[in-house]
Amino acid sequence: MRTPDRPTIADVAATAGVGTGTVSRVLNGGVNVRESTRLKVLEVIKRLGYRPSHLAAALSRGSARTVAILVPHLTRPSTVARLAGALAVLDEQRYDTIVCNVDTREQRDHHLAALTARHRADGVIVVSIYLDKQHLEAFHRGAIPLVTVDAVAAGVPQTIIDDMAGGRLATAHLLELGHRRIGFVGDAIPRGEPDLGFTSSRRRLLGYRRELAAAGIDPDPELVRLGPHGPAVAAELADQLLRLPDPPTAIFAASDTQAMGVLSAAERRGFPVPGKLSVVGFDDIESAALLNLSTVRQPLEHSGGEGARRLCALLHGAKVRPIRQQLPLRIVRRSSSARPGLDLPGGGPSHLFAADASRMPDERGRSRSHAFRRVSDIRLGGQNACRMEWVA
Amino acid sequence: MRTPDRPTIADVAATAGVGTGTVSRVLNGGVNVRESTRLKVLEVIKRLGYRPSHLAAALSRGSARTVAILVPHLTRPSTVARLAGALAVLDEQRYDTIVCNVDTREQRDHHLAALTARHRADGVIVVSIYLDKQHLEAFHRGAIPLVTVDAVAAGVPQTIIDDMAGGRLATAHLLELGHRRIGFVGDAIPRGEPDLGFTSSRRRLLGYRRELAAAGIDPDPELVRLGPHGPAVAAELADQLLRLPDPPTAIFAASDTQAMGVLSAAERRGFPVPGKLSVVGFDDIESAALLNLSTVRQPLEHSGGEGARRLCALLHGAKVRPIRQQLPLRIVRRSSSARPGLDLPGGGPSHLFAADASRMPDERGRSRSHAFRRVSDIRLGGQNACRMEWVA
DNA sequence: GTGAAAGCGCTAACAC
DNA sequence: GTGTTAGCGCTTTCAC
Repeated sequence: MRTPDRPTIADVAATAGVGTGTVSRVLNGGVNVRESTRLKVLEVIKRLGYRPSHLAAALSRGSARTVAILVPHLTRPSTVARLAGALAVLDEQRYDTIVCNVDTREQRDHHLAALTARHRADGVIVVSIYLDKQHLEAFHRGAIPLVTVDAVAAGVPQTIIDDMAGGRLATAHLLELGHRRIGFVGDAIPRGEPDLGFTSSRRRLLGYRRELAAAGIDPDPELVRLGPHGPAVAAELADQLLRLPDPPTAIFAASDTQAMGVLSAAERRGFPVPGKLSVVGFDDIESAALLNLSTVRQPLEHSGGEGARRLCALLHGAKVRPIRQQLPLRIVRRSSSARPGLDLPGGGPSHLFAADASRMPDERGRSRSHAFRRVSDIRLGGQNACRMEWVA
Repeated sequence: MRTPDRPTIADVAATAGVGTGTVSRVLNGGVNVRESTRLKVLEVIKRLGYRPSHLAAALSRGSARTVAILVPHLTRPSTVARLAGALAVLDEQRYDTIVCNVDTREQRDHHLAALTARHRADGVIVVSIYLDKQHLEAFHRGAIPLVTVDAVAAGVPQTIIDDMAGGRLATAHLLELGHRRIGFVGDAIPRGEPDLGFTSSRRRLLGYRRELAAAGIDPDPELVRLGPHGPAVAAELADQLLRLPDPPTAIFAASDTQAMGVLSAAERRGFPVPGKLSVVGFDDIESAALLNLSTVRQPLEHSGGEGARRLCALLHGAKVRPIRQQLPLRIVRRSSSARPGLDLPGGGPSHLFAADASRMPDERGRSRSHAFRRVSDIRLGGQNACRMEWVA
């Protein structure tokens, strides 16, 4: 056994000359306790530096109010937006959240096994990760409350978008502008390095094809380029497209991150955007607004929040309806897409960063309109600075 | 009491016809258990769908192997990089991590109170948040293992950078290029909305001033503009600078995010970068490489990892040295900064995205050089696509 | 090797 | 109002 170090509730009770039940009552709400007793107990707690054990309380109470959230590639802007949305809700609902970041299949399986084999969390949120039969079966057997976000899973409450429709949306937007040769840059699983089961890029590609077909355009396999996710790879893929004898006049990228790579390639190859090349992304991450990237917006933060909310409902014993919650998509038209053949002599100014910055979203998607006023020349670090007051 | 629902170790023991101790041994390592017994117990566990309670085990064992990490503004790229770094280490050390995101002082104090008032986590990592005497005292009283990352705190193991030196580095870089009128865009606390105690922008400003002074340049208060963190505000502040009768030829932004706002403003005002305006940021987030932003690189992910490592050491009962761990800084020269007066007739191509994309970092800062090879025209979604194989 | 039993630190009935 | 006590579900001696 360990050395008895930290004071326990019994120590407090003894010192205060009361029973442990009373101390417990003081700790939780303090109802049915005489004020003088309460004060005395509180005083002893402070004096002894007593800190109740969450572990013991949770065990005794029968619930830890802890959930786990499994996210892939934490550093991706879309992932972190979803995570933030979930955390906000869970925080408000007073749940602690264990975050499991996953970059490989091994990590995924490791965390999934840990979460299902033992009772670690009251419930689990799985984000953008494909769960196979085995995984689902494990959750089912353990009767572990589970929801997914951005991932379909049979019988599991899920918050998703229609990626196929999104692909059509983006493509339709470009078709509408008059483009006929439209390229696609998206994800492919690197050889021998199977991914986490992301399927969104593939479904967006499907939408792209459907929409082209609907417009009576013959699909040109040359115009579809797939590679591992990331801006650098996307740039290379786009570069391949731009080097084609008959390059596309527009490129639809499966994510904003990849669209940024496409923009990069366009700049390098001397394809002014949108003059000579239109670009459309997907997600509407914060940088998209900054770069004036036309894109298909999906409610990222909201999706995380909804997943969390639905898990909470599940934990309350409520039925969650509908099982498959589909969030809306919409095209956001910015200046990276325009009619083809707009190429101005001299190239014209790049569209990048060209919009009214005062309408860009700042922290957490809140869009602000700004007004600044010089308040004073304040002293900062021993010297003067011009301090601007921000007025909402 | 609750209804006895989930099977317990006692159920398993009874069903298997063994004692609970044996089941426990099977669960943990399985030493000193006859193979036949082990197998039988395992079989019963599976049959009953028994899942050991982490809570009970942790309580009995005396440790939950759980740490908490407090981060501000989770969605900021620099924050998420630090978090990812910490999670990677904690994961490897087999700690579960409770993530607390904090956007306001109230949230900060709420989480800090929760973490110190009760024994929830074995240790705490505080990232980029200023802890005042009260906070520190609470940790001290509770003898709660604590480390900070990107935040100074008396007597607490901390992993930091020298922001002042970083400010000098950026400024020196611009001075070296020949700039004399250098603007600064950084953070100021919005009125009546005190922040989380970020101090880095202020210290970078200090470095900027020191370096200017060392170069014998009179500080011009007009050239220093402060406002709430974010690209939109930074764009507005930069715009104010560019509208000055005698605008700066270079701007140092206190973060890459703000530098992106500065780039945006430059584009709008028709200040080609770096022809008419040089821009230097701070952090070297992923987008910085993509945008060819010159910047002061700090090891973000590594800082989180180091914080985690040091907390683990603390939890092992080891002494952590040095208390103040300072990580290196270096200037990264990209094409957003150049000699002043390089403005080409016609504006010239924007520097943005102009670099060799194949040297951009992809996932998690790994820098890759690329080689693609067309592998095959594979079938995807019922149609052909050109699949590229990526060769390292 | 294995079972019995004593905790781990708390909550919640229950009696007074 | 308050003290007592029986668990919560596990780990870990300690005999056998």
